[in-house]
Amino acid sequence: MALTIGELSRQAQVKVPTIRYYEQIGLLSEPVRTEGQQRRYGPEDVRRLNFIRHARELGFEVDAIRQLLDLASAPDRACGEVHDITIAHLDEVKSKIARLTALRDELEAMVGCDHRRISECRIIEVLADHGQCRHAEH
Amino acid sequence: MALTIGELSRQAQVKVPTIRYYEQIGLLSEPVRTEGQQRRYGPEDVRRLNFIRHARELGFEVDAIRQLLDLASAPDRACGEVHDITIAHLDEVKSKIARLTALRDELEAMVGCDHRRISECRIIEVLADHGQCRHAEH
DNA sequence: TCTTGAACCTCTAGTCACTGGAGGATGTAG
DNA sequence: CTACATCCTCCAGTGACTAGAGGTTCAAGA
Repeated sequence: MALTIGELSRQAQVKVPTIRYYEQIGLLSEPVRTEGQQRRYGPEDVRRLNFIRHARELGFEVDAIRQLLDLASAPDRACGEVHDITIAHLDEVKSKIARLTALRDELEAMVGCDHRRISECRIIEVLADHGQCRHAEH
Repeated sequence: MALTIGELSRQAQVKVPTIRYYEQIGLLSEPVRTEGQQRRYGPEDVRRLNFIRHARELGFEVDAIRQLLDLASAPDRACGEVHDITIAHLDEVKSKIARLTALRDELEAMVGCDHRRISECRIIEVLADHGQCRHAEH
């Protein structure tokens, strides 16, 4: 039941070059090869790649995923470390949301422009003059 | 009143290498040089760099900033194009907020884990099994 | 005038997570 | 055997910076 890289790609919904990249950076181990040097993967590779893809979709960085994979292969360890990695990531996501929300508010305040000439354009005025922003700090 | 690159950097709150980078990609024009080939900047350069920094802080991409700068230097043109660029950017920001908010919700649902062993860890379980996510699509 | 240290210069490559293309080999179906 | 899809490695690009090497300039102080 050995899979080609294309088959693994389709099963795990991860592109072929990305799979090669993950192997290069050590997230995936080097698979067995055919005589013609083609990669062949097994069910554990599918599972691991699914884990990686899922964690990437949740925005975890590659290094964090590396740690999570290590932890996942040590079932007797306390999961406090997993929790810490996830909480740190959650905090980062919340921080990004707050920043983007403030940014959205700024942009919305700017677009009240009613299509006059640029010499009278509020958007350009605001960009040219930081003092017109409602927030002192971006 | 010619400024060194360090002075410009401090006035506009943009790092020296970043100023050089902006010159390289054409956002800033090449300034006059001293006999010793050091850059010297004037008030218009300060204004332009402030505009750039402000737009970057608002998340506009470099190419969009290039367009905004072009438009800003044509005061008689209609500001519809400025509006379009800003609205497109605003939509992108809203989209990112929505994505991050969904992601935050997923992560929050995952961290109910109460520090047992990894073999029973909900975070690891969810990462290993996509079906446990509350959303079918990330 | 000389010395010293800060700031300047160009060049090159790295960051992060991929992505794309060139040039060639393999595998399978017809 | 042929044709085509898929495989391979290698190299470089993406976007917006960032860092460091090795050398030059400038200005203040002695």
